[in-house]
Amino acid sequence: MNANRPSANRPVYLKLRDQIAAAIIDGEYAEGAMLPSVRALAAEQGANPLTVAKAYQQFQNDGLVEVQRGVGMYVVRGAAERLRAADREAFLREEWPEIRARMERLGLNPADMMLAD
Amino acid sequence: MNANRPSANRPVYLKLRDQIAAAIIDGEYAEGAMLPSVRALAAEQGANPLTVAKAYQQFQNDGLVEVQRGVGMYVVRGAAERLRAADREAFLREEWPEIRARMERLGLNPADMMLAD
DNA sequence: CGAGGTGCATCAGTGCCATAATACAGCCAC
DNA sequence: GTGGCTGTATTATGGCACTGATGCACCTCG
Repeated sequence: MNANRPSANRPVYLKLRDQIAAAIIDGEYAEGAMLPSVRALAAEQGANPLTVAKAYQQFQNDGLVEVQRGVGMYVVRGAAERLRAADREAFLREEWPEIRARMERLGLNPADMMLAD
Repeated sequence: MNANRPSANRPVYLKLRDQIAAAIIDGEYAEGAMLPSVRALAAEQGANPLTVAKAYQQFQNDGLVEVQRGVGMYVVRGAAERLRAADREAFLREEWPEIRARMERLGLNPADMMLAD
């Protein structure tokens, strides 16, 4: 039955990207600290170094990490808060409307569910 | 910036499937009524008849629609409620935990947001 | 300088998705 | 029966995203 799983079968590089973003927001990858090397993270996650690099890519484009070629990638100051703010804005604008519509269709109430567990 | 859009770039046949499921749940495709033919819906949606057929496929497997070969496909009795129940269960089990975790990470509160707009 | 770590570019392979063109099988109204 | 509508099967093709392997450029440290 069923099948509505937008989050399932997600490309690896996107999963990694989300995971890294979460780690930055949570301070697990502290500001100023060096991110795991592409090879290291690849080995740890059982992925390809290129896939990890692809996951890192966008953080570079957005200026959230600083690349020191031949050395490593470092989390810039303010990255966590900037990332959280951007993600929150994007979530509210692009995901939440659909999620809320879907819940209403299914007869669910977000307010109740926060209290549920 | 950003990129967390699991729902973006979704295969057409899955979009159609979701759209059809929503129509059934909402009663837009009433129980006992005939679904649009694969060719008709394909033309309307600007898709390929095969792609539409692929979208219809799972509803047949799940016994939510009855196929009368040479005639058309009909929504079976109780399909809406069964579909809603299955989707709800799947949503709560597979999607909601991630969504809630994500919202908490972003500092959002579902309960507040239902009242917001 | 040399070894070992970094990120990065290039090429190739793979699989899923979507489309297309037919053709077939079943049902109905006329 | 005929024409026109249904769903379905077959085959082929193109595109695209993801993944993989290799090699290169760069930096640090001893």
